[in-house]
Formats: sequence, structure tokens, C-alpha cells
Amino acid sequence: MKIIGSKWKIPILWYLMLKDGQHYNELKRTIGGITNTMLTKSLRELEADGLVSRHDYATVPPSVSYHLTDMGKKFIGTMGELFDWGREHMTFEKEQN
Amino acid sequence: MKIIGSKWKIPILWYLMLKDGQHYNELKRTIGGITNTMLTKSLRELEADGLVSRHDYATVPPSVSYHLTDMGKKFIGTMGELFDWGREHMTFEKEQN
DNA sequence: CGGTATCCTTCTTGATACTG
DNA sequence: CAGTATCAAGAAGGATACCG
Repeated sequence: MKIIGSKWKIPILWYLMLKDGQHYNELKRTIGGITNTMLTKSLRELEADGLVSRHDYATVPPSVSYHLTDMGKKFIGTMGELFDWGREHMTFEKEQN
Repeated sequence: MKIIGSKWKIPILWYLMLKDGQHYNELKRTIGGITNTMLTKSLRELEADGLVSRHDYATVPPSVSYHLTDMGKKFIGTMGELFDWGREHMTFEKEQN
């Protein structure tokens, strides 16, 4: 619930699955619409739960890449069945602006 | 996301899977800890999304039973794989009171 | 029995600015 | 580049009381 109930964790895992080892700002761009606050917070929590690993190259300027752990890969793979269900059944509701 | 991100919808579907056709207060008791507000709200939304159907017997006193639709059954079945993942990987964190 | 109505708290997310 | 700090806004959930 902690993972699936939050707004950005699934997108983060999804885009790391599509391209593993993305850097902080790269990930931010590929996800789109996420703020620094949420990206950092979500990554830290995913790391604490062992779904994502953080590789800090300790250079100047900083360079940090994020990777799915085996557990993270298993998790996002498991979501696949649910995505299929969603794709079959979801209806697109009118968005109000 | 609308379904899995809310606190009570999965428990509701789960307990309806264990025993279909439960009545409002029966469901409230089997779930435990849910308020009228949330139970009603969640049921209405699940109904609107076609996962649950509501059968009103139109008697006095009122009698209403809730059932999983085929779509609801498929959904909660699909969650099974994810539950397995959770069971394998989740750790129980200390609760602070 | 099966809900509504109202108010309140808390938790999550976002906006903006700044830094080593 | 990869973040932090601070503050504000919004959404979600809960408490309590009441109703046909």
C-alpha cells in the first residue's frame, strides 16, 4: 500500500524499468510534472524499501544514478497483470480545467 | 490508481470475495475500523466503477446487499500476485503510539 | 438497518527559492 | 547536478450526531 498508494512511485519504477540507471534530472524529465520535493522523497523511500539503489559517483559536479534492485524489478513486473486489467477496463473521464 | 490508492477499497473487495452478498453493517463489522462515511463513499465509488453491485430489497427496515461484479472478481483476483509479492517482502515496522 | 450531514484533523503534494 | 528548506494548498480520512 505504501508503494502503490503514492502518486509517483509507480511512474518512477516504470521509467527506471524502461531505462535503468537514469540520473536524477534525467528521471525528472522522463517522468514529467514531478517536483524535486516529491522525486527526492519518493526515491528515498523506494531506496529504504529496497526497490531502488542509488549510485553516487562522488564527483564534482555531482552525478548520481538510480537503479532497480532485483526486488524492484520483480515488483514492477508483478504490476504488469494489474496494468493489463486497467488497460482493459478503464474509461477516460473528462478532465476539467 | 483510484482503486488501489484508497485506504478501504481493497479490504472491501477482499471481504466481499470471501463472502459475497454481505449487507452494509455486516461488511462494516467484518472489515473492522471503517467508519460509515468511508464505507458508504467507497462502496458508491466501487459501484460507479462497476466493481460492486448494490441490491436493495426495498423493505422496512431497509435491507441492502453488496456483490462483486465479474469485473470486481477479476480485479481482486488480479491483485493476488501483488499480495504474494507483499507477503514475501514486507517487513513489519514498529508502530509508534 | 442503512445510511447523511457537518465539521475537523492529518497526511500528501506542490510552489518557490536556495545551495555545495 | 542533485538536491534542501520552507511554506502553502488540497485531498483524504475520521468523529460525531442525526434520520426515514
